[in-house]
Amino acid sequence: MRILIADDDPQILRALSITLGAHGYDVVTARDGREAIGAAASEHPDLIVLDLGMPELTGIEVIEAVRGWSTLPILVVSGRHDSGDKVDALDAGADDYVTKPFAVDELLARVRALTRRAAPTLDSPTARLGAVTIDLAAHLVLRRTSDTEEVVRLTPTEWRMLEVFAKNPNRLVTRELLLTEVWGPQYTTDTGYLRLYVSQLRKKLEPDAARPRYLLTEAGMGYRFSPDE
Amino acid sequence: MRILIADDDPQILRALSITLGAHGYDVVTARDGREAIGAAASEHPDLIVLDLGMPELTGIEVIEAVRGWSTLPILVVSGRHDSGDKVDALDAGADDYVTKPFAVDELLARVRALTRRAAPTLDSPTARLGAVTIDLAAHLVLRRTSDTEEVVRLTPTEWRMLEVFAKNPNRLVTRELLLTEVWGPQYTTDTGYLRLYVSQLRKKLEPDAARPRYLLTEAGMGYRFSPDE
DNA sequence: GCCCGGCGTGAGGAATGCGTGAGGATCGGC
DNA sequence: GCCGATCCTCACGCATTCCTCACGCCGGGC
Repeated sequence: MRILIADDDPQILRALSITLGAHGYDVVTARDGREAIGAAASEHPDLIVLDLGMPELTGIEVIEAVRGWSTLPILVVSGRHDSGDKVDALDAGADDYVTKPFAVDELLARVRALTRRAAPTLDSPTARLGAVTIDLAAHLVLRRTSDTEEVVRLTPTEWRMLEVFAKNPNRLVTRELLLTEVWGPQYTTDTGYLRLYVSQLRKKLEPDAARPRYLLTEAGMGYRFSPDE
Repeated sequence: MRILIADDDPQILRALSITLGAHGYDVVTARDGREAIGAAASEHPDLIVLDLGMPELTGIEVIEAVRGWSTLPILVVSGRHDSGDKVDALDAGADDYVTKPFAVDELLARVRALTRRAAPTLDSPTARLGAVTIDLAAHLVLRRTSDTEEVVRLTPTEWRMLEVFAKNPNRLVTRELLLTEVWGPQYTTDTGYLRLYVSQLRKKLEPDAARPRYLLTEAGMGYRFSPDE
């Protein structure tokens, strides 16, 4: 998830970059309006945090320029509290408007709300595993075989488990996390369930269940889910 | 464009209704949390303006209940300025959060921004299922038999159910979504209704009701509607 | 090479969920 | 108040899912 931060105040720019970066976002920055438009086009961000009071171009002009070719979410940050300014920015195409000074956790929550809302508009967030495609939102798993695409059916327990993996790609997923998320916090020692259901997931998702490529065992600790790219 | 306003203060409720009504919106109101959830399900609003401090249910509970089956935009209006409250509401699924007192023109601009963002909800006019054609807009289902086309008669409940399926092709349609859309949010555990009406829909739509091809069961979760292409 | 703990997988029974017929309750039109 | 259509309740047989148990495999320590 990549965020473009556009602000002419280097101090705010730095603070926001560090905060958003610490929360797992990939951060790109711009110092004036022209740079912001360029970065919005070339860096393919998933969201823009835009300061209104920048040199070169007004914030409204930046919004209108970006809206000329893109629908990506724009969160405006501004020192101006006047409701007229807010109306202008929102009607120009901004999705949200936060006034300075703002609480960082509120800004983060608004970023989450915007990315959540905008996500289905772009592409449904799918994970690819070779011939298998996972669409979490649609609860759909497809498997390409030679020339046809067939639906892979998962049981409720298999789904809950796959969801935990899909939300933690490329990271170690501990046995404890899996057990509490799928079976409940009182089952944290029943590792036999994990062996059973991981085995079934592999049969349905892996090209060769005996030699797993995407759902890997980390002996003694848990599992790691590594989708393509 | 229909808006549901949920607030326990009759004065605010009245003022908002008049303001939004004057700007061309169709307004529906609710005075407490339970009423809000019911109206969200039965009135099919395009947006909810939700006061957090209502009796019966907390605002967060209302948000979570609605998010259980719907993605319609929720704009929270609240007297609480604390950033923790904002984070909780946004993370529960709200799209925006405005603190009282607010400028009416700002609220209107935020309503426009949210409806603009949520707008791309185009539903497909027709679906094909082998010999059966479903025309949602015309409220018509046709079945080709050898040489003639006959109209398939559906009861109101069957039709409401088919609409939910037709609007979510190839996706898992949860039991909860079906029950709230067809019977109301207080019936979310009556899965017996689903079994009965799915059975009747299959008799009318499937070539062989005993071996369904288009209306598939996902045991423990819901159903999946897969029309041809 | 042998033991041993952790892991993978098959089989089968228990528990849960699903499909469907029949019949009674309810509602609206006349 | 009658009648048909629709909706709901109930019951039973079948299908799916979940869990238990058993056994075989693999790699590390000795």
